[in-house]
Amino acid sequence: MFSFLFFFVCCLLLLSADFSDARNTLSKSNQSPPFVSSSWMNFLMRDPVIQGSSMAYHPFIPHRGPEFAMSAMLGHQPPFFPALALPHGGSLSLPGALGKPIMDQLMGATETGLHFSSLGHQAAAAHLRPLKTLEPEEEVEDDPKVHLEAKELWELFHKRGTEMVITKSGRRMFPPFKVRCTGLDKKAKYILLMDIVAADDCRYKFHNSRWMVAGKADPEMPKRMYIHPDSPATGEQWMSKVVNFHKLKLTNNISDKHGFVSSTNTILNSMHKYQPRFHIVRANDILKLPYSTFRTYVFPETDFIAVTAYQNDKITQLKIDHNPFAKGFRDTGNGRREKRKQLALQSIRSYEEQQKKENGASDDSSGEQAPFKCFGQASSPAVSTVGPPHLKDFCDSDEDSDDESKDGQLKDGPDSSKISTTTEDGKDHEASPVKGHAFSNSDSTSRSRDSSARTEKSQADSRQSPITLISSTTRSGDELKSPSLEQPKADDCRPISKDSFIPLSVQTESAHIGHGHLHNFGFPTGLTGQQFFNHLGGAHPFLLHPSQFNMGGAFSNMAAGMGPLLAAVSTGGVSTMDTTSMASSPQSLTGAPGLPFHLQQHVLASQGLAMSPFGSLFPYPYTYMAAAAAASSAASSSVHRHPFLNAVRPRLRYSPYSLPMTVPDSTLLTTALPTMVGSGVDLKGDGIVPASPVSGVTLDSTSEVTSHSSTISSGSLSLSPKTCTTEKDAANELQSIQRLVSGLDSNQDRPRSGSP
DNA sequence: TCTCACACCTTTGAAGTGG
DNA sequence: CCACTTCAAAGGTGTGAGA
Repeated sequence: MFSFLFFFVCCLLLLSADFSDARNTLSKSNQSPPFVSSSWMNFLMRDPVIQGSSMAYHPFIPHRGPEFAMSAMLGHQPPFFPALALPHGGSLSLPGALGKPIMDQLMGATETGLHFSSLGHQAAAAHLRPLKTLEPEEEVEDDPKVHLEAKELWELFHKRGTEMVITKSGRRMFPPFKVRCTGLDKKAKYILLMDIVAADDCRYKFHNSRWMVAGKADPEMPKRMYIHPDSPATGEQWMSKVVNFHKLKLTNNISDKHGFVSSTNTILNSMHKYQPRFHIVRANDILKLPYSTFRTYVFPETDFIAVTAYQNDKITQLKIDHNPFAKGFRDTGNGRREKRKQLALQSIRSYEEQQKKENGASDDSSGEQAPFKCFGQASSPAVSTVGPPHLKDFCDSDEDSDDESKDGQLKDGPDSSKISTTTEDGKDHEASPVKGHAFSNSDSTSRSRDSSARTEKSQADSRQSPITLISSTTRSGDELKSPSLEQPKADDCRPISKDSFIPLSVQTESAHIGHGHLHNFGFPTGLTGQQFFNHLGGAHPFLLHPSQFNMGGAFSNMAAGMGPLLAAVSTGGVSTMDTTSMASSPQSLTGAPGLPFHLQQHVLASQGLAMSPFGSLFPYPYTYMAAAAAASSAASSSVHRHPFLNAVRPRLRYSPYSLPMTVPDSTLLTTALPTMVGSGVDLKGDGIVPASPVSGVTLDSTSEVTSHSSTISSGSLSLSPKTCTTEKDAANELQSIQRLVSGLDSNQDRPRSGSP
């Protein structure tokens, strides 16, 4: 009890400061705090204990929360709360759960009033369901498809080395992350987000013109979801334009002068590999994010290695050639680069002339052409004027659809043709893709259509169809098997990348699962972002985002309980460099052999599959398992040792927020997990599907697509928030979950098969 | 490997101008 | 009023020196 009090005192002290800072952030960004705060207050005030804390009145917790206090207290590296970058600036950090292990250590189980029983923080969080119930909305089935814009540029980028510069003040992504959405319900509102997660747990170095693994990854930086400023908007609006995330910045600076990161900044570790992810959430209010189903899309070609300074000249040149802001460095033009080159040319010429004089009559052409051979590729006016439509088109600096007209401007720019590819490979690939693609801005729609068509040819639109997705996912994975890491010249590695790069739609599609006999695999560091939101979706405002939890070994057990939280532990030894080996790794997805580590993870997580922190799949959100796991797991690094890890765990459901319920009426948790069941044929009866990969298929997109409230009534397991009202229900639910969790070790399938 | 100042560039929005 | 132009400030770039 004492520890409990001590803990909260510390929390209060720290939070009081953090909140003020958060407010500042919000005010600076003109974000209206009440907009979000009221909702989260509901969350927080739901419980008397929480209500009593400052948290209830300060929903906007910057980047550090109670965990920080706790870890600081215990002398550990501060973990961070997940944070949401709100539209138009500002940030919303969602206090994560303290985690059962921590709670167990510092707090009494249920005596906290938070019901942090052995069920762990998930249950407790579920208990903190919002007061405000969500009205089920009439929804039209949607089938979101996402097409990556500037695909060619991305692929080229990927081939050349995948370096992305990050700076202390924040650097924009280049190539810009832009997508075009289709298949949305025109009238429904959607929130589009993106985040960047660690692709593996390795640190890299650029050696001998290659990216090589240089060791284990540094502790994960606090991550945040970046909500597109236009969110929420109707499907029609989203589909009418290119969704551009150019405002997102990458930084390696944890805090600014005020101690907090800009709301648009995503913190990355230099020399680490990352994978951007795109999320579509059907919700008409940001407040409903926590209850909504996330559809996550991953474009393998968009992964990159964060650097503070370019290591690979190819990338530098690529960016100079295609980024309007770097125009001054282009070989053709009036920029410095040109001047430098001209100087160089002059010197060369003078040298040539000197040589001529010395050697007497030498061939005339040498004097003129030699320099160009060395420097000139791009600086040659001839080259520049003849170039094909420039990839620059892809990097219109701003508003996508809005400023698509600007693309033309860029395209027509004097240097538009300057594909001063400094490398042969660049020449070949830089121009051709564009040529073939050469779409006008006004034709953006058809552009994506064409692209889609192309893709469909080979993949039957798998990238966009949740059902066919599986194959696409696997395929992509296969292609990714050979990452560019050690092969700067990745052309060979991704021979069919252009057509095969399909967004990995990670919807709650059972197909994925069914396809991938997901068993044991290391949990990735960063790919848990989806999980993060799963928590949210589960209305578990106090769940920690895995990637934000960096603790020392002393907290090993805690870490284990926190699951994917530990970056160092997460991968379970999966080598990211050698994806091939990954495939064969015991931890890899057997069902998705070629799928890269991070993608495998991603697929699972985004699909709503519960991935345990220990690398196995669970029928319910991993957070549940985390609690149980924590109890049984002693070492943080024991991901492999964990019983769940080695056990082939059948997948039960695919909704991120679905919960295995032995008690049909359980409400509390299901409240938080509105989506689940949707289709629930399988779920209805048992509450959980017996996990066969195949059976999982039945769950499919339906449940997922229906997202939050729509499915509420469809399954006995998933109840409408409205129905969750009584404490008794909550208690029952908790108990059922507890029973479930406690029985997992002995009978993992029980939850699914064991239906009341 | 990182940070910083720098020059160069684009973008943005306010102010001015003319119809 | 509206559309257009001009202009300055803000901000996005890579570079290179220095730590």
